[in-house]
This record gives sequence, C-alpha cells and structure tokens, in this order.
Amino acid sequence: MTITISDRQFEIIEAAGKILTTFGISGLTIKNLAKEMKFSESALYRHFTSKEEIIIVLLEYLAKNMEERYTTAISIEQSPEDKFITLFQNQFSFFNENPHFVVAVFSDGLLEESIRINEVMMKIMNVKIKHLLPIISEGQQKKIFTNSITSDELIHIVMGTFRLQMFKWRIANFQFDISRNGDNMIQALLTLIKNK
Amino acid sequence: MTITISDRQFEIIEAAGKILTTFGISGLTIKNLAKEMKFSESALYRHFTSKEEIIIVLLEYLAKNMEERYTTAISIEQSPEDKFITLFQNQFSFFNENPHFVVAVFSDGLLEESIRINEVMMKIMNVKIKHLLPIISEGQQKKIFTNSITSDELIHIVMGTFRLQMFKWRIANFQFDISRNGDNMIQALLTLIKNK
DNA sequence: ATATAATTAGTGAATGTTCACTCTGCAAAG
DNA sequence: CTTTGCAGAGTGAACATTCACTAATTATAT
Repeated sequence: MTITISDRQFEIIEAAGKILTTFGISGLTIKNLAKEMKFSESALYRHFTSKEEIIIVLLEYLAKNMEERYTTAISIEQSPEDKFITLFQNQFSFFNENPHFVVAVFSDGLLEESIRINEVMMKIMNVKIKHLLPIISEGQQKKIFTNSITSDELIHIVMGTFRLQMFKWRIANFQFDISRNGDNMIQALLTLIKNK
Repeated sequence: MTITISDRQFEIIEAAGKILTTFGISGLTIKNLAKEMKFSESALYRHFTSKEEIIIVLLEYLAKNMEERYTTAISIEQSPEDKFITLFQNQFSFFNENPHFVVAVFSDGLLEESIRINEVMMKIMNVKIKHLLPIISEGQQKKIFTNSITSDELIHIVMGTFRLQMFKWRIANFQFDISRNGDNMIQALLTLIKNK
C-alpha cells in the first residue's frame, strides 16, 4: 500500500505544486512541468508513466502527509476543544506553507479527469473526517459540544465552513493571512457548537 | 445593464446546460455544443462571439434568475426563521430542476478561464449574500438567532454548509434527493444558530 | 406588384495552437 | 555492455476560431 517515491519524482511533484499555485490547474501541463524542471518533456516520462500518475502521486503524498500531521499533532490528554483547535491550526499552517495543495484539493477540474484521481481526492476528504469525527463525538459525549444535532451534521457544517475559507483564500490569490483568518473562523465555529 | 437574449441564444445555453450536467465542464466544447444543437460549429459563432461569451451569458442568466426567485419568494411578513427556510428551499428546488448550474457555479475549472467569468461568478455569490444578510441580521436583532458571533461569520458558516451540500450532491452525480437532504441541513443549521 | 438589395442563419473546409505522449539516439555511470 | 537520464524531433488528436460561400427570408425602391 505504501508508495515509495524517488528523489527526482519528489522534485517533479514539487515543481507541479509550484505551477499549481502560480498558474492553476490549467497551467499544469507536461510542457510547463518540463520547463520548470529545466529538462525535456520526454524526460518526465522516465519518472512517471503519465500525467495522471503525477497528479495521483501528488495527491497521495498529500494524503500521507496529512495523516501523519494529524496523528502527531493531537495528543490524547487534550480537551476536545483543544484538539479541535489544534487540528485546524495544523491544517491552516500546512496549507499556508503549501498553498498549491489548496488548488489541487479544491479543484473540481481535477475531479472530472479520471476515476482514479476522484478516488484519491475522496481519500483525502476521508482522512480529515476520520480525525475530526472522534473529536466531535468525544466533545458531544462530554457535553462540551452541543448534542442538539448529530455528529455527522456537525462535521458537515465544520467541513463546509473550512472549505469555504479555503476557497476564499484561493480566489484572493493567497493574499490574506490564512492562519489569522482561520483562527477567527475556528473561534466562531467553537462559539456556535459549544454548549453554553 | 439588462442583457437581452434571442430565442436561439437561449436554446444554446440550455444545450450547454445539458452538456454540463452529463459531461461536466470538460465536455463543454464547441464541437459537443454544435452536435447537441444539431448544426455546425461555425453556426454557433452567429449567435455568440466566443465560447467565453456563452458561459458568461449562461451565468448572467442564472444570476438574474436567482435574483428574481429570491425577491418573489420571500415575503416581508415572514419570520426570519421562515425566510431562512424559504430561501434555501427555493434554492434547492431550483438546483434540483437545473442541476447543470451546480456544475457551472461550483466549477473552479471555470474560475481559471478568464477574469470576466470570475467576475460573474462573484456576482452570483453576492446575489445570495445580499438576500441572506438582511435575514440573518433581522433574526439577530429580534434575538431569534444567536448574537454570540457576527452576522458575517454566520453567513460564512451557512454558505459553507450549503456549498458543501451542493458539492456532495454533484460528486454523487445528482443521485440523492437534494430537497430532502437540503431540508435536513437547513434544520440542523437552524437548530445551531437559534437562541435556545 | 415586382425587381433588387440586404440581412440572417446556416455549411464545410481550413487555420494555428496546444495537448499528452512516443520514437530514436546519445552520453555517462555502474 | 547495459541501465539510467536525458534531448530533439515528431505524432495525432482536440481545441476554439475564421474563412468563403449559399439558401432563405425580409426590406426597400420602382
């Protein structure tokens, strides 16, 4: 299940990321990627079998990275509220450092490209849910978060709010401070879902 | 400011809509559009100057349609809560009848295409906010909705939740009943933002 | 009322560009 | 002497758009 990735492959997906941030998904062509790597187009095919594979490896890398980050960031002794805050702060600072992933993940242009890409993107969404659900559930059990609606509904609202935040950041060309705006959003969400 | 549109032009944007629902944004090519219209590709250029213009007119039409729907649907004597419900039910039933607009509006593939398209999409988003804000504000003033967070924050959360709902519906290929699921979502949101 | 001019809505072929991808060959490293 | 990493040139397909031309309708002048 684990995918191994060569140094050169890593360089390529980094270059792909750079292109994504600056030119968007439509700018991610083999030609541009080769130019960014400072070698020929055909050379790319020594390292990846297709463009689809490049995108998939890029997304798989993100999924793995997110999984690791989540697992290490959240410690068991934290309160659900603190876990919630940590999870999102972690997420915001990650995307702050790697804005190209925002383009990749929230791109439905990609969604249409292939079933395999679709699957990886679902996988990424599920990684997030997998870590968010226990936090929400625990908070509800401890009566810190509201029980007036189900955990699934809470997750939907939280994820939707987060995604919109990312969308706004992206169309603003990453110009505002996502960590600060994100903190704000987290606080508003917490105020709303916490029991008074 | 009002755009007038010929019968033929309307047929074309309807055909474009049909293609969007079935083949997505990448399927919306001049070739496919001509095939759907059962005439040649060049004939399209008798009615529109470019593909960009077709998309823009499609989106402008949506914006106009939304504006009208919102204005007529909500009556002044309703409670903020009822207005809120009406607004979203209206929205869900509209998208239920015209799922292609979901593809168009929530397509960031489109966002990258041109500045003009970008602007129309922002316009559509603002139409929604324009009608949502007074409802939220009124509800807060009347202490029906919570004042623990600002109206802007509330709107962000509400819009984010809505957008995610639409996203899920789309990747599920419009297979589930959006009106029913949407009602659920509205209720959950209301429970959360209402003062106890 | 009729000849003529203009407009409208279409065709089919062709344009130039971009795309992902392939083939052949060559230099260096193991 | 074979694998690896690359270059260069090239392929066919898809793309939006433009071209010259035509048939049918409509407006105008006689």
